[in-house]
Amino acid sequence: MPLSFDPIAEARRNWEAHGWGAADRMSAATSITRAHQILLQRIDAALEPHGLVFSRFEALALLAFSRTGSLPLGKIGDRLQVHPTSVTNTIDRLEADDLVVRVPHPTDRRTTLAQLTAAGLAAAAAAAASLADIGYGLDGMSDLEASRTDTALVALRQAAGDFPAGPAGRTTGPH
Amino acid sequence: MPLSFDPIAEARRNWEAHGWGAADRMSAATSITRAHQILLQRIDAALEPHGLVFSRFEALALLAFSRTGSLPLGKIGDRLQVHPTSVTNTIDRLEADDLVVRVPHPTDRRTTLAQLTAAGLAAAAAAAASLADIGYGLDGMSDLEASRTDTALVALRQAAGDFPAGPAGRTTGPH
DNA sequence: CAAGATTACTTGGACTTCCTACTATTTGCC
DNA sequence: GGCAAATAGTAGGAAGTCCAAGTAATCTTG
Repeated sequence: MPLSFDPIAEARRNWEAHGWGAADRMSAATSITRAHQILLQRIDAALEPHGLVFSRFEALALLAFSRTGSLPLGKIGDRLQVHPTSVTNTIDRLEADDLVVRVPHPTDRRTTLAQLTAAGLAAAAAAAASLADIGYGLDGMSDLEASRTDTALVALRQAAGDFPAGPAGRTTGPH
Repeated sequence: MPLSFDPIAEARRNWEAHGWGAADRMSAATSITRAHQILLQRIDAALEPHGLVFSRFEALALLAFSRTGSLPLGKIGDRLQVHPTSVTNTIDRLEADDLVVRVPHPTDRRTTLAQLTAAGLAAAAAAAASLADIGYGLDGMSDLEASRTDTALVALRQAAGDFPAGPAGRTTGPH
């Protein structure tokens, strides 16, 4: 049974009425949490026919963009900003589906590379098309709203230490 | 080891270079996902001294705002937009910490009420103060950015069916 | 060049969330 | 009244995430 009112707006009213403070920020934080939940649900539904979930798709995409179709597991974790154990889990599943294979690093025997297979590359491209079809789950938001949100969140991510505060728009990627 | 560049901006470049489409929306969706992760980490860290996590705090807050300090479990799930089994789990933990107690509904024997205890009310208020202190994890964002994000996400939540498309700003809460 | 620190990855466990299925109760309708 | 359908909550199980700890390899430094 869906609600007949916006629960977050209602929470904000209560916050103010009880003098709990920072009601606007509470509202924004809660909205982001809920938005994430909606997005994940929509995205995973779109990826389900491909046998993927978002985290596995992200790993495949990263590999597809790399020069050799392979990356050390640690680098995948850095880029995706997830814990090393999550990478192990993600690659385990992709490997079980023959979308990647683990291969030893040629010179550093500590390091394991995840190497994209032909099936993995095909799955990544097909899944990306499905995600583009659903607008990455952002249905309901205009292009302007999406872009404003994106821009506003750059400040948050930067403050969290995701990347240094280089001159705007001039941060260079990996060479 | 932090990255020296914005991984999402880098992903967008790759998306465009590979013709994968909807790069702007991919960027926005990924930013929201990452923002959620940052927020949850900061918020849970602030709640840790209170023995709470965000989901448990949300349930306490809801009870604190209710007239009687008690609500049916199902209503809590509706408001927080989480699965009934998650509510069971959340209330289990709160009850184990003596922050709420389960009491039978006076007239409907199917229904169980979660009733806030004195300790639960105190914990909710103290935790809310801690969260206000850290600006609900939004450090790095200006008030304007936070409010813009909030506004933009209303459209997404509404399109997802969280609440009906009433006249803007005039949706009424529970009476 | 050897001992200690660092780095890379994995294992095991805790926690949260959801899904499916189940019991108990209430409601709707012939 | 009485039976089917809907509603409320819980149990069991799968998946994902993280943390702590452990193994193996490499780097650093005296």
